[in-house]
Amino acid sequence: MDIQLMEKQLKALADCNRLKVLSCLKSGEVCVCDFVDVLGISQPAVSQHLRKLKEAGIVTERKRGTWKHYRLAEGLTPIVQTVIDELEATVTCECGSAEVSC
Amino acid sequence: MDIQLMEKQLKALADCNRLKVLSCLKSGEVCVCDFVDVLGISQPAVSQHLRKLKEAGIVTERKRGTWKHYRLAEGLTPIVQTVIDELEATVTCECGSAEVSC
DNA sequence: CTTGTAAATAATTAAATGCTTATATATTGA
DNA sequence: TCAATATATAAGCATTTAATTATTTACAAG
Repeated sequence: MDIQLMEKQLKALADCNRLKVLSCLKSGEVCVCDFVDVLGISQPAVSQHLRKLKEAGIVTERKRGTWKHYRLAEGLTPIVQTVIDELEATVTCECGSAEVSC
Repeated sequence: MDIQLMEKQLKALADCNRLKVLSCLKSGEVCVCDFVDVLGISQPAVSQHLRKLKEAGIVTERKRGTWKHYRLAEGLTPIVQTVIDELEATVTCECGSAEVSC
């Protein structure tokens, strides 16, 4: 595996908020606006995190009217897949009572 | 797996020079001074990279006279182990002709 | 004890990162 | 067409990171 790509993916993974994003995505597609509530950061911040994940080939987007849904990409690399496997689904995504303890 | 530890390990992994270090360590123990040559950075910079890897539980050290040898830690987490498995041994460590193309 | 060598630590600096607010783009619906 | 909503982009700022040089610590040999 190319060391450059590896570094890029690892940098994309090495952030608590982005790990929470991936944790949410384990259960399926999630809308951008939902992440704003779960992570407790601004909408632009969420957007930037998602872009970083997208550029690393970890997530893909699907436009659905005004909304945009993100999901895990197909054919993830072993490294990314392992990280996702290790992530617990502790951060529930569609409610405000999520235990966001990062 | 704890998301905090996961983030810490991923941050430790998400650097090209540290990935090269791990690539070297695949073949066994390596002395600090060898890394200086391979990576082409200063000795203190190497020392700081190794400390970061050590604090993340990825490497251990062994004092051998004036020298210090580093090796991969025992019982690596699945994430770290996967990264190491994916690393090719392209960076040979004990010579100056290594293809360090990062 | 003194000298030389290996490694770690300290201090500094430049670049990268992650957040914010403000603005732009795009789509929906009256 | 116009207003409202969802998302992305731009600009600015504080923090973190990774490098450097200088210094300190630890050990080995004379």
